[in-house]
Amino acid sequence: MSGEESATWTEHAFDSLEQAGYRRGGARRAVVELLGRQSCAVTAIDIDAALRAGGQTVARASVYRTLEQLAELGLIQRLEVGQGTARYEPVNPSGEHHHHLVCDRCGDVVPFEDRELEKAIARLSRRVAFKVDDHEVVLHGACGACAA
Amino acid sequence: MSGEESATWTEHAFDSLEQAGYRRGGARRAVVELLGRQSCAVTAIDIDAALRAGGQTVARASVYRTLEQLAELGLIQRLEVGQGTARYEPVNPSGEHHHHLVCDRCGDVVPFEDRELEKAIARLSRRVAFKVDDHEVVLHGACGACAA
DNA sequence: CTGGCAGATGAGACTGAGACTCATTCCTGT
DNA sequence: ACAGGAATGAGTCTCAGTCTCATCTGCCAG
Repeated sequence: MSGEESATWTEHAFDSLEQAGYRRGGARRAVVELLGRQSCAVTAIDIDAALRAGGQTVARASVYRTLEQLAELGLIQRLEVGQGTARYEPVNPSGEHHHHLVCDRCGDVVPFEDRELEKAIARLSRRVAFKVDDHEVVLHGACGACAA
Repeated sequence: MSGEESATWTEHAFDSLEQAGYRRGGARRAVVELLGRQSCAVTAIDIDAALRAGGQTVARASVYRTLEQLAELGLIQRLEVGQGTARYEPVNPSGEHHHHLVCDRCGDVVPFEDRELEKAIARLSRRVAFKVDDHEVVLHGACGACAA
């Protein structure tokens, strides 16, 4: 199931890029395909390293350029969880999304979902003097292993 | 009223530092006093610049060291709002705290409070397999001026 | 099919936040 | 007042992320 979803996101991303007028090129394709295989947030460095490990060398500039374009089209979300480096993750076209628990000791990042939280944020977003189009929630603490 | 609260935080911070075994020194005092005068999140660079502008030159290393110690004691919260640089703000001893709206166009950062959101997070924190001791919510979008 | 151009890419230099080092200075308890 | 250790400053170093520019390539016109 999750494999199917990833494939869908990848195709959806290629479609959106094409509609936005972008040409096809090896570097962007490699980055998009790699992102499609991720289930949670990865850093630009992770992407660069993974591609390199897989034998495809993509210039860092191309990785960042692609991430910027994908974020612009709303295909990925950029987030910072307090470790100094930005992370990116595919945005599910269905609208379903999650947030993150971060272990401040080992640096582990774990996703979670909560409907009640989403509702509270949605209601709040309507009330403020801001046109809110995205949000990010990060819970800091100690993961099971580190807290023990 | 808010002036009183700031003074309280500053004193509280000095007390906590002393109890934690830290000695008194000019650099740390300058940083704590400056933080006590802030109402919302500032960057380490802001602090350095403000102190420099005020005639007190404090080495960047001292600024970062102090921020780290204060964060360790729970006197300030470190947060990242998606601009690549960390921000810090005093934690009100009363427990009252706020989150942030960030304008992705002009970079403006505005605080907000919401009891319902806090409750949702508190409930959620009890349910997850993590010892949650802090949280951060960032709403991204366009501020009134930029959205117009 | 082919030439040419606009967009895509790669390699490397550059920037800036933040971490690290270590010699010097300054508290603090005795 | 003094010794020992913590605090500080100045500078260096690292590394994520940005920028530049020369080269390459997908894509369309002819």
